[in-house]
Amino acid sequence: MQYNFNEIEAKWQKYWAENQTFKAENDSDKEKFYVLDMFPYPSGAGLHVGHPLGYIASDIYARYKRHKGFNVLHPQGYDSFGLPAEQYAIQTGQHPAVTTAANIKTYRRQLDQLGFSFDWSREVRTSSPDYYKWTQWIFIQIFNSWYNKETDKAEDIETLISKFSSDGNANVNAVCDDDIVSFSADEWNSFSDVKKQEILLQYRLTYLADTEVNWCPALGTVLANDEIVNGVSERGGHPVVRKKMTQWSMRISAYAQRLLDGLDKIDWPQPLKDSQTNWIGRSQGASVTFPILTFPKGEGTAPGYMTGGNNSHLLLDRAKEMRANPTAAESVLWESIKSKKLDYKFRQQHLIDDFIVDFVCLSKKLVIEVDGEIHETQKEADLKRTKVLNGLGYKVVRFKNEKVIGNIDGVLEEIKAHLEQQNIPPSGARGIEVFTTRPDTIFGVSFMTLAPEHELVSKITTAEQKAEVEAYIEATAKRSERDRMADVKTISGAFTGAYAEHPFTKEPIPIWIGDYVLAGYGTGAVMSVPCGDQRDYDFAKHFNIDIPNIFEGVDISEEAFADKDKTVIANSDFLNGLPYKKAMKLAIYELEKIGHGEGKINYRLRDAVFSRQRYWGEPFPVYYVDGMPQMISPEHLPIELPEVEKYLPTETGEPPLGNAEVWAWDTVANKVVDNNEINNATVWPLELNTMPGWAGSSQYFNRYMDPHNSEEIFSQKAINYWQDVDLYIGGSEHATGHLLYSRFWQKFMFDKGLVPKDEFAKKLINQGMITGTSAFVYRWNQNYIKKPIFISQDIIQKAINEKGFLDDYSKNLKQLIESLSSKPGGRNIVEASWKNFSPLHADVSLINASDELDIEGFKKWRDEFSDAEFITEEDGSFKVGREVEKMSKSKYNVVNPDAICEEYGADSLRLYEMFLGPLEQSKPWNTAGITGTHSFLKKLWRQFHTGENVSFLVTEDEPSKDSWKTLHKTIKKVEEDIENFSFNTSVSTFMICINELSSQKCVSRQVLEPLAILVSPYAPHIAEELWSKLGHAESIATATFPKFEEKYLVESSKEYPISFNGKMKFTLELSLDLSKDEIEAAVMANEKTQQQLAGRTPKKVIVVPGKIVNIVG
RNA sequence: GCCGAAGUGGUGGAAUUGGUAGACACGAUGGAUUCAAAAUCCAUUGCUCACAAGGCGUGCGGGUUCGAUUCCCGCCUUCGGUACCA
Repeated sequence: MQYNFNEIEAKWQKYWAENQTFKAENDSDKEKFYVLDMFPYPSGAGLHVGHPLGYIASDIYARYKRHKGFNVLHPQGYDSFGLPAEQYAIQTGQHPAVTTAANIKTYRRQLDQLGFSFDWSREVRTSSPDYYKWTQWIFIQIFNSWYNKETDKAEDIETLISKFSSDGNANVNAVCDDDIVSFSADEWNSFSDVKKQEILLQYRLTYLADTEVNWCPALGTVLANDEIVNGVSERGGHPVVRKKMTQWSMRISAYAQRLLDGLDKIDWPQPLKDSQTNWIGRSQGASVTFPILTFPKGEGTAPGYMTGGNNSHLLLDRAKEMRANPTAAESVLWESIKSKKLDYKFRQQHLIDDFIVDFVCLSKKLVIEVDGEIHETQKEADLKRTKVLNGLGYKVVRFKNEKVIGNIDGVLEEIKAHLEQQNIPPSGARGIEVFTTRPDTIFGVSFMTLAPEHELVSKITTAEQKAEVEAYIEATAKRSERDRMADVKTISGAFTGAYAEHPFTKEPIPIWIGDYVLAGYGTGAVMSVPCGDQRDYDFAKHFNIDIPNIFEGVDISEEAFADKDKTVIANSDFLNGLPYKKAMKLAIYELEKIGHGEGKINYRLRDAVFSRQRYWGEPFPVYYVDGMPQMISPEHLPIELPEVEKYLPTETGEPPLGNAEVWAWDTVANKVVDNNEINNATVWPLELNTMPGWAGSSQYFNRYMDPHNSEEIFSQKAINYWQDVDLYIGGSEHATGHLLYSRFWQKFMFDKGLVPKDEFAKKLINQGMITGTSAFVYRWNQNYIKKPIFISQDIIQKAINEKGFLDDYSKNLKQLIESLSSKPGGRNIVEASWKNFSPLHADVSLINASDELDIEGFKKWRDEFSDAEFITEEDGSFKVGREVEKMSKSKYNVVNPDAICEEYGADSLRLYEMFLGPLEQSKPWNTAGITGTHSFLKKLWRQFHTGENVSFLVTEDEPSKDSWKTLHKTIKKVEEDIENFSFNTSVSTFMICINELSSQKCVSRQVLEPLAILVSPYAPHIAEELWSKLGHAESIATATFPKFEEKYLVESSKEYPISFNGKMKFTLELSLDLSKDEIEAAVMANEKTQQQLAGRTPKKVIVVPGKIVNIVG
């Protein structure tokens, strides 16, 4: 009987599907094991041989675990929202759902044909409403949560609201926005509903914020950094501008430390952990405030007391006028405040931003307004004004004229109370806040550098420096991030003309701007210590800024000194003589004492923008009432993606959902209704953005546990049984995207008590990439024969190697050239050099295992070469050149698994993909090698078919000692290999095993039956077929994995390698019972030893029993 | 620049704790079988040398060791990631 793989594979794939062989039960006494693949995006191109690599590995592991008696969960699904489908929809008008469904069909067929043991009954698709219902649900949970630093976890927003209404926000320790204004319980309770919502949004774990995006007006869309080349869009080359946009953000920064800590308890590849660690970017240091000494416009040089906005010069005269003509009430209050009854300095009719406030205590950021009769119109203006002032960090208190005049003492008492409540660092006035990891070098600061985009720049720049600074800002804005990154050597910057004050020495420090400081990191400003930081050093050298040396015994005339370990501080007042760590601690202590700074841990990790201006993504369950976002109640989910005419942004620049006509929320009927019904009373507009690609993939692994549950995202019973993923396999390109966001969501779910584990995957493996082996044919660059000439690569190579002439290496070519009447260029033209050839990609399907081209096939494939001349080798073959490149359509090196399954079968392909090399490494694909694993399977088949006319034959005879040994050696190795994910070596082991069994002519059931189980995870179809031929009615899937027994491997003797000075010369078989001395004696007595020694006496003989003998001397 | 991974025959790769370098497979060469081809089987196959003996060999240069692909120091190359990160 022949090994008819096509028939066998189809038969068992059908059997598995019909019998639901791999369906996992949520109810089982067996121990659970969860093996997961990163689910694919179903692209239109289908699978190529690189895609299934990880799936094959995980499938082997899943099948192995079933043999080991585990209840295995091994699901698969589709990450089916995404850009390619949307772009295709824009081009063709086809609904993304339609093309996605078609692509999924292809994927499913291709996956099925590879014989994976997926439990398809649990399939999920992120674009299906049944699924994204729960993505929307999680979003609502996140919205309704805040991060309490006290308990170090996410809590329901209700607990925050109750804190606010009982104590205000002064004692709330939360992860929140930077510009929080403090309020009391009373104030909270008196706030309007909108105001409350506004404040809560500053605390929620997902919130609306204005985020800068790369906006391309021509395309009407937001672009990712890598879609921009040289400041214009990659597609079409349109200009791109930075634009603020209101978008949803996820407060992942709240979890920065826990995401970092969690890495210690998961078994993930170190490089992946490293990149997450770098991404989170924790650095420990101090935040330091440098007061600004001088402002360009204003009253003299009072340090930092000028709080006016950019229109100050216009308003100052008005302020002076008002000061000169106070109202009666203002007069009374001013006299009392001036007489210092309050211990705090107040200013009168003072400029803050573009407002003139009646009184202000700058150090406490308290504004006091004295009002007369208030008109309604004034009320609204005042509200606005208060909002702006609050935004700047001021608290505004209002008193009526009558009250001030009638009860000045009461008013003063109230003001006093407010002053005490205000918790502002004493420096109060504006300063530049910097973050530094080297507070120990604070006495080495000789200038400060702000990012050109820093908001203070326009405010502090002096008139003289204005032109220069503006020119510099404009120049840097033009440079793309890539330009700035690539060009590290050019040092540029500009002096603002302003000075800051050193917190300890009180010396003035010049403030510069420079593009080596990034607006997005830390505070966008640095204290520059040129002696200790190379970039600061280079900057200082370039602009001739002082470089004070604050290190003991270090020469800084050539470069900065950044070695923390060898640091001893000098010229630094109280830090003198201290090493780095001690100086750092003391510096922070002193800074805190004078209120100029504090120890701080800074993270690079930014909150994640969660809005996309796209169509093909999850809609938000959000509508807007008076501009404030409202969640739709979970029982009305899912909010399904609406139909649109076009998938492009609207003419007004709104996201594609702006084209939807039925996209409003009716709060009475609780359904999506026509936009015409919007009445801003019961029907409101819905959110137009959709969620990003990572939304659907951040919890899918948990949904697989209970995928059809329509009541809950998953039942507690299911999650408590499956717990977490035991083995997760996928590409390393997801290191900082999917894998970081998923961990964040999992920790959130953990905080909410929804999942039992705060890390979702115990072990993770990155499979390597499979690269393509491109094939090249070489066209001869000549123009005196009127048709293209291709020359076999071996001829060219040989001629070049021997520095000869081409026609000497091919009779055909010689004839061809001689047939020409004239030979312009003479002999030169046939001189061999690669320069004379153009390599052209040939489709790899036209190449055989010996790198020979199917010439006729090539002519058919490339019409324009149908009359081309092919100069072949003597034997008529035409050799191509080969090179490893990325697998890509344009390089014609993509290999489709369909054709391979057809020709060699899925089992051969599975084995071959594993055989290529270690799972984690990237490796080139070369179809030629598959004949190796294919002929192994044929040999395996033959081992079971040694009867008459190659019929099935297995006997009940006792196997030979050698066969037992072969079997158990294989069991041991295969088991170890699978546990270590070293699948390539176990394929070799199978080959060795079958080579041995065939020479032993072993046909014994006691050996062949366990062998079938061993092979089954790798080549499941052939294993099932052999298993059934062995007489089993049940699938092999859950057959018990054979048990390794040491006794079959016990040896009595060993072939010792005998080395002389470490070099092996010959081997000698000796009994393993011999002692060290006996071995030495036996070796020394051997004639070959004496021959090697040639009379010399060895200095030393090393004997390692069971291993080696080494003779020295 | 920094971080990470990797350099072994013509090719993919093996060598699990420092102990016989090149398992297994592809390719190549020669042979058997066949009318022929496919398929299958056998032999050879790191380099060097006419053969043998020998010598050289795991990116390069050192070191530790009886013994190094494996450990240490210094470099080079390729690939992947990235952030001028204060």
